[in-house]
Amino acid sequence: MRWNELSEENCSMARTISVIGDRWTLLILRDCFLRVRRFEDFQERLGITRPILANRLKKLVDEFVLVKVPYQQRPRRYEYRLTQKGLALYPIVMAIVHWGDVYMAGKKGRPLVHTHDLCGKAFDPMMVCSECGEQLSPKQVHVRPGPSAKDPRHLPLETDLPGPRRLAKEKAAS
Amino acid sequence: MRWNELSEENCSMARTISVIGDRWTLLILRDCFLRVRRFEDFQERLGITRPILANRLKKLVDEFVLVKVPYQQRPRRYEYRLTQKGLALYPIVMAIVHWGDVYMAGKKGRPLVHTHDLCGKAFDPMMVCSECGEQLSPKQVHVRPGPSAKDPRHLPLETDLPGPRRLAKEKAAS
DNA sequence: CTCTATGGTTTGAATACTGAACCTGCTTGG
DNA sequence: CCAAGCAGGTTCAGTATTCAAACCATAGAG
Repeated sequence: MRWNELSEENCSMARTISVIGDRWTLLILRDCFLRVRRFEDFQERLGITRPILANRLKKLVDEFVLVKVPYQQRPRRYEYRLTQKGLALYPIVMAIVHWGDVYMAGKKGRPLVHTHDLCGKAFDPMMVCSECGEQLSPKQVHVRPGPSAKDPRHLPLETDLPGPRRLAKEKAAS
Repeated sequence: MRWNELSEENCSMARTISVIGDRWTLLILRDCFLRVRRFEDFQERLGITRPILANRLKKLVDEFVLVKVPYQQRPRRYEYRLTQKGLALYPIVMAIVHWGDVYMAGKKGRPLVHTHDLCGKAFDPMMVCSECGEQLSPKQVHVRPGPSAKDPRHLPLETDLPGPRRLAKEKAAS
């Protein structure tokens, strides 16, 4: 499967991955949330090569995750800013950072601590159910086909049904 | 920056990306949460080539995200299962799926709907503060160096301070 | 008229991925 | 006994991506 095919899969995860599912893009987004906005700054901070940076920024702009905003005329220069669609990636970024804090930090502890303005405390991000507010765990979530469901292979997060192969085997066995 | 250097950065996001920050790995993880466990099944469902699949599974096992469990002797065959560390990737997976549901779904709506066992309702995942339970937004989160902080370039998610370059400019201007 | 700043593009060499075929260990059927 | 099949890989040649370094374009400053 190639990148362009990925974006056409009827799976939200595959489609998201077609936009942000590459090493450099994720690092660029980290810096965007850090208020980095200019080509030269991304380049220096990330140690990314210039052609790749140009390519990834263009893709993100094409996908409406970033916008190019001119910040001066003559010579015309642009900076890259997160759109609403881009800002909505925040939970993904926070989830990635948090997993790294918990599972990839060295003995000395995490590189940084987050504090929440509303309560003033150091916190961890937590994923909860929008309806009841309880913390989500993979075993307590089931999935059913949505309005555009088609290919049953791509129903992710099914937790109680055996996978397709095991089903077939069990059928054969009985 | 190469993959191996990535994992040595003192940034939780970079370290996480060194483990899961590639297209195929993310798709493999999607299928893991779907209870897919065998080489042949991954290969067929994902349309990934066999050498790459073998390579990615090995990496995930080396990182303790998956374990190889024998499910039969003679011939010895293994399946791949999520470890605790792997299961903890659930919020990342859910955040990615949800963003795709909201921003990448076609006109016909999302491919699937999640229901939560505890409350029985269809829900969306929501990221909240572990301390006060309020929904997190990038503007309300600040960051300070943690126990192992070193390189100020990699403090992500700083929202009120201008980036390093703008700081330098303003200093020069004043 | 040259130097610097910013935001790129071009170019070969190195690296990674793809597709197809092949290998291993074992079971099953004839 | 031999052939075929299954599961889980590995090998190999060709193609696509990425890297590093250099170059280009626009414009202001000295």
